[in-house]
Amino acid sequence: MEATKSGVDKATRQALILTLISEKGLGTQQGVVGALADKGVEVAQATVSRDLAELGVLKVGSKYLALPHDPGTAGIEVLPSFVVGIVPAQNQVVVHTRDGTAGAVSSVLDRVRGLRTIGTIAGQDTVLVVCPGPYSARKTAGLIADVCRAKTRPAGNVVG
Amino acid sequence: MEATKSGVDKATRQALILTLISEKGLGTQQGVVGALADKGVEVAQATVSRDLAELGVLKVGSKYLALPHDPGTAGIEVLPSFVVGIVPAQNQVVVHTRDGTAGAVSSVLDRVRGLRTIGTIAGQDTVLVVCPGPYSARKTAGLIADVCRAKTRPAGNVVG
DNA sequence: CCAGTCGCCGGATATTTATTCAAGTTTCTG
DNA sequence: CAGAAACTTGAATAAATATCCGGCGACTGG
Repeated sequence: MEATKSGVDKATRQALILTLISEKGLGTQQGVVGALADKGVEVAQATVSRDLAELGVLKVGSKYLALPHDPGTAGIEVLPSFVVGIVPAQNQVVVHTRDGTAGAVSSVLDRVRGLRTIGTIAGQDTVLVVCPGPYSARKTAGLIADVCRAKTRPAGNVVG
Repeated sequence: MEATKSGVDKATRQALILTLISEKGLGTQQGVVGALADKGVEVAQATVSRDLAELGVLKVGSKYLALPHDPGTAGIEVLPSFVVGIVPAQNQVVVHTRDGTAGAVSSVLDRVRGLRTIGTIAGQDTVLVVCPGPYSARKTAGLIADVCRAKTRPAGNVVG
């Protein structure tokens, strides 16, 4: 069950897509097709459409955001609705949220893979995110900020 | 500042759009254009695109959902990520949520207009929604279920 | 009254994404 | 092994939505 035509199987391709999306700032399925081609993986836009839907990748403004989360749970796409402010400090990130939603926000952050966090603590309207170091703290803050900057939309429309 | 061409000003039209979306099960901008036309309001799809974006109407699966919420706060679009189960009983609706997210869910339900609710009480993973009567309870449960049935997406792309 | 601005709109078009259809493969079953 | 059933994919196409551009009426300061 591999090497259909372009040499990689579906799982590998989808993993590669996630990587490419994070590295380059891809924002369209055509762009993904191109980036894949550069890596020697040739697929059609239709396939990318299906892949993104299966991966649950979202679009923030006009960029894809590859931060997969545990399936069946909430992902970062809910953050814009709850997060009010984000302040990185040392190796921490202080996230201010709407009242009562801090618990939910921290629970979401815990489940999003790709974030370099050690742990989170939730109060009533504040979440403290502890990261390994200043760099990862800033990076994390930046990502959350990106997500909150614009409305997000699911890529794909997997209903079943 | 009114009656540009079709006889109604922008605000009136947008309000009408909200009504039409709830009444009929509109799912495309063309459909909205048509429904408006039936009411004697003639506008272009481009205008509807802008209106929906400004109104913050969402799309659930292939239907628009007109449940406006207080601007600047979370709307029902976050519910699919948090809600696990919905059970109407008498004049109440018991909503089971992921652990720690009940507070957020109840806070969202409180702010969504168009829901006939008297109040909500949140535990750790359960929200009790109290409605005026059995009918409104079932209706509310149905709406929440609809929202959770499929992934939602923002209509429009208001970034600024 | 006139010129400049501003918000709103329609028509046309571009952009982006989803889906349909028909293969090519693999897997399972009897 | 033959045949059926299930996946996966690409090409083409449809569908849906966003945007560009030009115009128009209202309003404002001079």
